[in-house]
Amino acid sequence: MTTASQTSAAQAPAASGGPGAPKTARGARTRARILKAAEHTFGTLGYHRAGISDITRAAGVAQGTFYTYFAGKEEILRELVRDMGHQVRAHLAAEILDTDNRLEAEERGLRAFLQYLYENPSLYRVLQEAQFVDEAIYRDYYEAFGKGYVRMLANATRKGEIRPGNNEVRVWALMGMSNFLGLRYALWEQDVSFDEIVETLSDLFRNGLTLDGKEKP
Amino acid sequence: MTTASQTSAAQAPAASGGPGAPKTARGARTRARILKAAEHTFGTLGYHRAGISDITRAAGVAQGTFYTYFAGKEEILRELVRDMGHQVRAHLAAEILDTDNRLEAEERGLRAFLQYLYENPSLYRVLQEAQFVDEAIYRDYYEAFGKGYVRMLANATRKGEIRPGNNEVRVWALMGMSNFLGLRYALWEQDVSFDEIVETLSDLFRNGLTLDGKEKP
DNA sequence: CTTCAATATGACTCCCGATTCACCTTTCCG
DNA sequence: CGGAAAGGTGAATCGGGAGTCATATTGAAG
Repeated sequence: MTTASQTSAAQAPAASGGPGAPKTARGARTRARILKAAEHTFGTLGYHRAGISDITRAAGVAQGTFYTYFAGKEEILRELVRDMGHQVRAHLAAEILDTDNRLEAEERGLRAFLQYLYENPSLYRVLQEAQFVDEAIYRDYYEAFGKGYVRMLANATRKGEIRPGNNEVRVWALMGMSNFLGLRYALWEQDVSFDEIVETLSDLFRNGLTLDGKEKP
Repeated sequence: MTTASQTSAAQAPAASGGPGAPKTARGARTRARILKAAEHTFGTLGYHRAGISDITRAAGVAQGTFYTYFAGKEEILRELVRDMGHQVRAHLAAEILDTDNRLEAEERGLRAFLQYLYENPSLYRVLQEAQFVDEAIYRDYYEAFGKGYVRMLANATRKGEIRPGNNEVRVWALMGMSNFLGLRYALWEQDVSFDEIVETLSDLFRNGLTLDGKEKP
């Protein structure tokens, strides 16, 4: 029999589900199916309109099965935000790996984000709606994202690629830009090419917005 | 009885309530009290957690009174978004009236927005949450806001105050910045002064982000 | 001082959906 | 094979909250 040696992990680590982490391959598969279905269902109907029954139907399991893997509706949302956040960050990090200056990284990062949002529209909805269900998880997401971003800007500052300045404030401004541009041009209407958007922002980064008052380094 | 009933109220004039606009001064006062109470209640508990009973209790009226002035919960949210949107826009417009160039207008506008959000935290929550209840009203808000903003940038371009470029894209980027900066520094934690935030953004507008690659007009 | 439309009341109804549970089915390992 | 743990089922429960309604109060016009 499965000895008690491994059951010591029963104290609900943040990363795994509440009731019981799957112990077989089948269980893991089912749990993953439910999570995927929740992503789609929340992304389409929104958190509140979506019922557990919608999720389980989409996953092709019975209602009760849901509670084998998740403590409840809020719990699966938290799990989802963690998962999705992890994915975007990994994706964007990979996209800007081989860039040799900050400007290029910003350009590629923005384009990759727009593209990712276009291909995974659920991300926006799940994340933004999570804010009103469990604010902490939302803050965690952006603080984690921001922390890495600030580090990159600090490196760029050290290398003399960008002007010295308050990088934390800059990062929140940059995240806000991406967010809104994504909502408007990747989710709502694709009436302006991503190239044009990136070019517009790139110009802002290189030259600012104003014509006069240029200051030489 | 009045002709307006349940289903036909769907296309009611945007400005007035569904069931029946108040016909006496007392009615107008009560309606206003309920609207104010809803702003506070939604702002504090959030749209979904807030019950009609929470709103009416805060307004000091009975549950049923709510339905004398509003067709339902969604309806009052819509009304609220319109009202609040109108207010912010009016407030910000007033704040940047006597500026003599775009940079100054951006600085003052950003500072005023941060201050307004700090003093009216409900605005953020009501507006952002409305997105998931009735997306159209949310889009309307930002498209109205954006339209005016684009017009101002177009004027500034004509006057040679800012670089030519895609002003619509810029506007969405700018609105996104303000939004995130407001969330982080006006609502979450006031650990950076509004002055420093404005100064950081002003520097971005004047000089861009990068050190090299400056381009003379 | 009447009268009536507008306004206000709050107990009640009614539905929806999250969660539970008693009972099957599958898998796995000695 | 046997049987026990893990996985799966779906009808039933149960609470909460939006919306209704019969009734009472207000106040202004006549």
